[in-house]
Amino acid sequence: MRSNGIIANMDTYADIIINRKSPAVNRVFTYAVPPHLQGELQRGMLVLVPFNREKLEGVVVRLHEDPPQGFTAREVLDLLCDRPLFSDELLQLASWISEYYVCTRAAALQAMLPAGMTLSGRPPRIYYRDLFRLAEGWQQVRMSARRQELVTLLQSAGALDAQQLAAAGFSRAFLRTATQAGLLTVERQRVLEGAEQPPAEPAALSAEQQAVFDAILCEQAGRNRPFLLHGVTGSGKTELYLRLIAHAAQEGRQSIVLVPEIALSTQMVDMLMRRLDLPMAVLHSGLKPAERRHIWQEIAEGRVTCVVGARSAIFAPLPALGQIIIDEAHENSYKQDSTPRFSALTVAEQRARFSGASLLLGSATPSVEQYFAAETGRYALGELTGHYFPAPPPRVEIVDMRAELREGNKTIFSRYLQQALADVLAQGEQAVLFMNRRGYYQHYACRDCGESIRCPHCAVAMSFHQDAHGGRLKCHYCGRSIAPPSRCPNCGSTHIRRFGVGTQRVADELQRLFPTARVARLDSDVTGERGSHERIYRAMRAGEVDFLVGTQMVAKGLDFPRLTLAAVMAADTLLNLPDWRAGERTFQLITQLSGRAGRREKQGLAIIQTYTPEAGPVMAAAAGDYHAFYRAELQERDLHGYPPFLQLIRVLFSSRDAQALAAVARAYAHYLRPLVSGNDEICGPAEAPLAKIKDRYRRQLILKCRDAAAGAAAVEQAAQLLRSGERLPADLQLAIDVDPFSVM
DNA sequence: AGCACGCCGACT
DNA sequence: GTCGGCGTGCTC
Repeated sequence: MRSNGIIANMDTYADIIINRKSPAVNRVFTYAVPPHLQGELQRGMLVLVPFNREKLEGVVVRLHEDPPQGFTAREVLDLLCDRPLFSDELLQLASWISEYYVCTRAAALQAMLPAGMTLSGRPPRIYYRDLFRLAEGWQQVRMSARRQELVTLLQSAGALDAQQLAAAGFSRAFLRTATQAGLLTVERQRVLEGAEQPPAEPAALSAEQQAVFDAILCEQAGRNRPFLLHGVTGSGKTELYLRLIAHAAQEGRQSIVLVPEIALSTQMVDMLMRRLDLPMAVLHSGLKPAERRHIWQEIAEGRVTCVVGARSAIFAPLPALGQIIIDEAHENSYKQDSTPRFSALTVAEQRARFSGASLLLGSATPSVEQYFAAETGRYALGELTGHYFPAPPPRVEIVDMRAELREGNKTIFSRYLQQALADVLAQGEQAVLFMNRRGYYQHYACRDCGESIRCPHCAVAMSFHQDAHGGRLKCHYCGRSIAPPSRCPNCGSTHIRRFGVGTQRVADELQRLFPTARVARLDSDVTGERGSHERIYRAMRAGEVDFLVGTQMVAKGLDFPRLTLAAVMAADTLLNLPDWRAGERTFQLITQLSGRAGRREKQGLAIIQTYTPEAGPVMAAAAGDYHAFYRAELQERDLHGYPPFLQLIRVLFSSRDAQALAAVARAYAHYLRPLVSGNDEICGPAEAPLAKIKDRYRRQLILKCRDAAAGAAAVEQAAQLLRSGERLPADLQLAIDVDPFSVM
């Protein structure tokens, strides 16, 4: 099948990765290629092989003629595909992922294939969606009554796909003969929906946009470093995305656009399709396996110029990738939270390197690591400051809840917020109220000075844990545990107690305060019910809701035209999460949430309630000052040894047997210590923040290292030593997370 | 990870 | 005597 012009390939051996995710078989196995498969078998193909007493799937990673040493190779049984599923570039990427993220190569390969591609058993059914329209010169074709009907239909409809025509009574066979006769032309459907609008005129770039665009092209032509595009919401980042995709397309190269979640991909694709006349595909989890295989194939054959999707779209098999764009690049959803725990950003950087593509990261609130990379020259940087649309930025007000308390207001609503809510209700507008409702993380804080109890060694808030003796405060990083103090160590006040309010309570009290208001709640409790997410958004858009109370979800999602007020109920609950990224997330959330309020004709209002109004991230967000936030946060990270200064690797152990678990985690730390550099720090092992899930106890260890690649190698080696040197509980699970987004 | 082999105790 | 528990060892 090869057409490389050389003699038919006679490779006799194939190195194969077995599709089984056990560390014990995480290596290549060499098989003989039987004569009937010689010349057929190619690198990147999925095959069936005998393995021990079983038949298993495997991926061919190398073909060669080196006879095996010390064993006799068994023969490949069969092909499970008709062309390679993995290009050399993607195989290379899989190897890199398995090393960097400490997972098996099988797991990495599996993550790259969309669900439904591991064709266990039944062969793939090709799924076509062809668009039919009248061919030029159809008048010359011999007519029949049926054909005349078809012509009439297409004259009014323009173009229809096979499904629509089948519904109108035209069979596939009929369409095929009509096409052969020259009556119809077939076009692979290149867009999903809403393609009807003609491409709009390209908007002129502002001077600032033009300057940044030139800088991007200049970087691409030169060092081609990843480019961080820092631009506030509405500053016209997407306009630059469009140009970059078009620019790559002109050079015959394809693009990938990543969005944080599939819900946002529709918006992105609609916008792109309105403006670009290029074949596009959306990869989302709603696709049926057959559709997915079809799209995958189309992409691999180069028929799609731009792929839009969430995290896993970074693996789209575009043959000549030229541009990768990651929108809202600071979002945590780009990190996969199951094995392999990869970050689509890190993978994108690697893939860009392997394929020669350019990488653009867009964000209004870049992570500290990203901005640091730009500042130190690992990334190139472009900043957009101007609002592209003339909407006034929202007014942000900080409310000091300590003062409220002093003045006798013991409710969770400040008087200022109550007034603002009353105004919203009177004007027939809408408000969202944000409350992060992570119930398990109760912290101890002083109502007078606002300080929360922090671990002296880790600089993170300690968490309250109920136990038989009334409860203790624990640090989830180092394991230190103390009795809750009765006086605030900072100011000596006795108004010190644990905090923890959820969305439910906010909604209840809101209803009590405004009995006539229509209050809705949006959090993972509510959205557990299927479709309720959509229902609430619809109700909100239709104006059937006055106040929407919710968790992170309310900060994203779609725009509500009548939304004029956004409130953060307690910024401290974000700030005091026992996590090194807490400050960054607080800044991002306040910035995002306040950006949601307001419309073209009316300035929005954001109210931030807090017990610590002087906290850096809160003040910086209120002032809309990213750089102030960044400077302060960077200093914190440096002081306590967090990214970008040190990289983190988290090792999580879990088992039903608490005693054995503790021993195993300790033993692991012993194996690890001599393997890491003297400058690296091992924190723990300590109880994981979620110390027990479904009867399984969890302990974790955090390695802070200069170099994640070296750290990952050490962590893996220690795991091997542990497995061979210790008696482990049968149910022990060991999960390694390189560059964890957070350590909660 | 599976799956077999193998060496022990509780039944027909 | 055999059925079946799960420790341990191997897979091109």
